[in-house]
Amino acid sequence: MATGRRGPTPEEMMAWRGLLRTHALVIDRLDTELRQRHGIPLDWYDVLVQLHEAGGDRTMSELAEALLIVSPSSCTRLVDRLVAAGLVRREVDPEDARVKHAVLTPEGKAVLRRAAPTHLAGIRRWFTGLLEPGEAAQLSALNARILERLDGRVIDTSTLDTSTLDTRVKG
Amino acid sequence: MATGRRGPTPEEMMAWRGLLRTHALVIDRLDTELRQRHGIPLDWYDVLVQLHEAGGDRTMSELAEALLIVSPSSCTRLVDRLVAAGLVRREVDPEDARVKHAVLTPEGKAVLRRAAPTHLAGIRRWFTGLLEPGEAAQLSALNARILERLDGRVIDTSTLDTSTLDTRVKG
DNA sequence: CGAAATTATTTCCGAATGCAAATATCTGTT
DNA sequence: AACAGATATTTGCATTCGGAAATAATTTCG
Repeated sequence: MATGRRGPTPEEMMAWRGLLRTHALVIDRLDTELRQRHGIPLDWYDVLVQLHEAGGDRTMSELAEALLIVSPSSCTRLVDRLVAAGLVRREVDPEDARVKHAVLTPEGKAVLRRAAPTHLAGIRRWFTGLLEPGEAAQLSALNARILERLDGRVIDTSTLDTSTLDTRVKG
Repeated sequence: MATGRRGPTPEEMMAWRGLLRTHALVIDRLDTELRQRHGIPLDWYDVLVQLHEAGGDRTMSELAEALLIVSPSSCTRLVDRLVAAGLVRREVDPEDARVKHAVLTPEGKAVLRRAAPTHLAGIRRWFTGLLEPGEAAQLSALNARILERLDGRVIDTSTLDTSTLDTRVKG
């Protein structure tokens, strides 16, 4: 039986590697820029933005979800650092004391207000500004299609073709 | 004086956020799959591929560059783990003893051979396969344009507009 | 030639990660 | 009301990370 072509074509491979490289380079530029000019890493900026977009207040769960942070513990400790720096404060939810909120402080708002122009200009300078007019919309559409279709799918261990399984590499 | 529009348009912003989200989700899927089915993380796979593509042998510097790993120390330790697992061995360059090579072992080759179908199918399943025919090429072209133009540019601290500079946030 | 500068890699150290266990709180059942 | 789950978050631990100093080997130049 012919197993059929499963691997990506060269164009697909290039699309994948391009995504990896673009992501790595742009993230690095944006992070460096924020650190140099405002003394905060991109992580922190993301927290400030997410809180700001939610009116300055989010639960830890909401925040972790919005930040693409997989593990809750990373989120806890990331917020710890912002709290230590005075940019965020914690509050216990009045309805449900299990829930903790991260709340923007005035300092946090001020830092965000100052850093935002740098970051937004950076996105243009290092990313979308390098495209021709209209191409950003194209790119956005392509990503949107992927994300939409990706959401449904889950890794299905039951479908595992055992013939491709092999001994796990022992640490 | 009008400072002019510097921030990204909504489409540009969506393109950026789309890239972030796509990257995060796809990487996570691919990594999980490789771990589950072959007991190796995506990091390791990348090393194996890069060595394979260079005929099984690369210097540490070349490898770090190819892997998009910024810090040399990470590369050293990543290779340490592969060596410990028997997938790679180190060799001193005969011409210049400062230079160390990472070389694929037969085990390394075998693991790569077994894991590759999983990974390549994964790229299709979770990324390019979610696009319509021809769109992967489009995406690839867009990324290529960005990368090409990004390469020249460097963060220029001299151009720093000091009016936007402010007190760094003290840790 | 031999000291000084340069290059490739590794080691040290403090910070950040994810997972699993611990903690605290809430909900439903009786 | 009390107890057996659920749920939200934090902590403990072992691993991984980046940057700076250390190490090792080569090149440059007086």
